[in-house]
Amino acid sequence: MTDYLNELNESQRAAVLYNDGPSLVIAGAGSGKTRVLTYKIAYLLDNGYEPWSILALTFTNKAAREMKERIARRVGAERARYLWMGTFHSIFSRILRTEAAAIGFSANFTIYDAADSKSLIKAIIKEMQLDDKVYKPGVVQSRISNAKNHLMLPDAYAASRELYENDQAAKIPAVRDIYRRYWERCRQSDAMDFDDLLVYAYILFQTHPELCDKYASRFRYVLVDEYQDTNYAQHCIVLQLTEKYRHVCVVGDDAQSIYSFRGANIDNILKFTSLYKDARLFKLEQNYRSTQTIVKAANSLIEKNREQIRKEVFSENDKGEPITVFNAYSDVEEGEIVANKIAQLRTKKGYSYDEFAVLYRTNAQSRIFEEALRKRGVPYRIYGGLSFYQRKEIKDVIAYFRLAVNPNDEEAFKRVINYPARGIGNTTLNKIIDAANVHRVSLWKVLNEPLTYGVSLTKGTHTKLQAFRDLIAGFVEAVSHTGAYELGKDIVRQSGIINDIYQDRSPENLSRQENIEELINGMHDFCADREEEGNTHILLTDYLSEVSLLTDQDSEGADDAPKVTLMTIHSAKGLEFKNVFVVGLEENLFPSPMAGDSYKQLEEERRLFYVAITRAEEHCFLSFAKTRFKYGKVEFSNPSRFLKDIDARYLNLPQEDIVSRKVEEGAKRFRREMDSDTPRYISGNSPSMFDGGEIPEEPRRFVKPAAPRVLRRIPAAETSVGTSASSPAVNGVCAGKQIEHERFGIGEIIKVEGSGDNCKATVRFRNAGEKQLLLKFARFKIIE
DNA sequence: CGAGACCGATTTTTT
DNA sequence: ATCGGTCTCG
Repeated sequence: MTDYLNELNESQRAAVLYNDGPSLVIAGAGSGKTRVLTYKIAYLLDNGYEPWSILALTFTNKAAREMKERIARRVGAERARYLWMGTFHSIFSRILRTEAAAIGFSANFTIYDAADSKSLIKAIIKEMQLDDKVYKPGVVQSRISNAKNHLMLPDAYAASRELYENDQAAKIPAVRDIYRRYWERCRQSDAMDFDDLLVYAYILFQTHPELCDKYASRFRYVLVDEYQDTNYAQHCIVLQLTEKYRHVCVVGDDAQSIYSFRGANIDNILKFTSLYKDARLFKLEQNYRSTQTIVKAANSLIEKNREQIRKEVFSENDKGEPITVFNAYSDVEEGEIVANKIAQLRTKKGYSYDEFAVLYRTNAQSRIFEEALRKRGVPYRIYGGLSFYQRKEIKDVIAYFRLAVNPNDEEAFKRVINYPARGIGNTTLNKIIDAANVHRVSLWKVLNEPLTYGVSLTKGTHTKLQAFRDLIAGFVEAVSHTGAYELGKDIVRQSGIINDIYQDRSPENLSRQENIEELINGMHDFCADREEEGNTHILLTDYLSEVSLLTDQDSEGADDAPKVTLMTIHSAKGLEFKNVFVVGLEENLFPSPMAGDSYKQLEEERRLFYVAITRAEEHCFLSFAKTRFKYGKVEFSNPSRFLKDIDARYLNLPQEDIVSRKVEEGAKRFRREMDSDTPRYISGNSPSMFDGGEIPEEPRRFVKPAAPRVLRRIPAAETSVGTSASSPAVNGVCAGKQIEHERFGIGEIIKVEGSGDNCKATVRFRNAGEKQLLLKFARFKIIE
């Protein structure tokens, strides 16, 4: 039963076995942190804990999913399925929906993303007749966000002398008023932003001790991963849930704290043991991931930071090769060097493409590498950047969905009231907004009874508004009984979006259309997944509540062909690759100029660099370019100060004479490029997602960012939903059979239970773990 | 009210 | 360079 404990080293095992009280696990890079967490949960399950009594909070949805799969492999899918595992945001949004009434929200509240929140703040600044050059929406937003991360509500903000003086010094004393209005407006809209999900969770537990107790006793054990990246609010919530029963385990590495810009507070982890006096501390210091050279180089770098918990990360792996530093003349050359090196390592050492990653500080850097790799014919995959859900056409469609579920949603309302154009302009919209503000109600309420709220309209405008109202009212009515997928299709059609996009057949519109189709297909999958698991009646509400917290990292394809990974260092956290290229090591880029001279922020940049290097298992390469295209101009730059922070013993530095020769060569080439009539990346022969152009021959998969794709596209509706009789799969299903599922791939049936429509099969898939499928809905074929 | 032209600011990382 | 916002004219 507990043989798996032998797969752990001594400190890992100690961390897994200690469960009598609070514990803190400091896990150095590559020290098997995830392993400890999964084994610990498996151990708890084996020792009397029911799955639904364990809460595990992770940093990303993806991390949660993967951990769940790993646990499922040990304890079986049925049990793993009931674990509470997810990000703070997704877990507490779920709880908040259940308990919404207690804090004056409806269960269907909208979640505003960063763009919604910024746009609302901007609108408020305007309404208050403040100058948005002085009150920059982004700045105001981050002040508000900061306040929320510290659980400072509008009253507390207004009462805080320190904050007020701070705002005054920045010449923006009205922030507290904006904050108050913003707070109210979100409530009127039945909406929460990302930070609110935490704030309201805290408020809920604070103001309703009985509910706090309900969840504190339900979650008999709470585990938190990546604790170094939690903020004060998250920390307080963990405290609320665990201070009574004290079964809590937090895991993290202070050296990898890289999200302070988002309010993460490294003190949470540094001070954990003083908060929980009886907490046991475990340190995992043996790195199993990287070569000794890489570990030592990373250590020599992080030593330059002052604030940290002392630890001795070491490796018993091979010594490995020194870290090679490349010096490129231009950003383009940097791309070529990297692409060449990848191609070369692959042929000479037999690596596969998915054993390479290119990591950069900013998303903007990705284009160069895309081009270089494409030119070499190296397949790659970009993560991050514009996400699928941030695309205009997708946001438009989602805005309709949001209105259908919650018509009080102000941001969605403003977005679509005149899209597609229906002759309702700003004048009218402003009248509605003014009236709504005066009466402190939502825009939707005003729209329903304009006269009651004193909005005078011409006959024509009135008619148009009515039509819009009726359209939305129809969707609202349908929400409770029409399935998400069906309704989604209806909305796209009836709202006129499809027509609008059909109007002209420009390449941009074509791709928009594809994206919308993709979204609808994604909804189909969403519904199908749940139906296969035995849930029927999947409503738009269910879909939306999940989608608003998704990032496209979560919807990556079960795609197949090995590819080089391109991503920011931030999104590489928690991942590992045989070969890692950390690029753009230049002043004014990495460390980011935004860090300025602040030593705290510089330390965070250094930790970021540390994270980057420690992703590498076998080879790590660093590179910088002397010139770089920025804001449409060429800029000169110097190597990053961080290069000097690594002990030179572990580096393979570029030879100076080679450097100068390269500079000469590069300079010539560079001039040629600039003079030539065939611009390279200047006028966008780059088929990047930014110019949206049609690229005839290139496969589109290089162009499009991750979409919530389907492995095999379902022709449309009819395929599977509710066709139990005709499902070819039902006959001949029994344990031991191999099947091929449309999306999960190949797997073996472990057992079959139930009969008729309720007949379920448990299947262990090669790549997707164990799943339970409701045969009525499952789409697979038997392959012996 | 809507379409088109012009101007200006913007680029760190993301749940 | 690109996006978004604002202003103007029809």
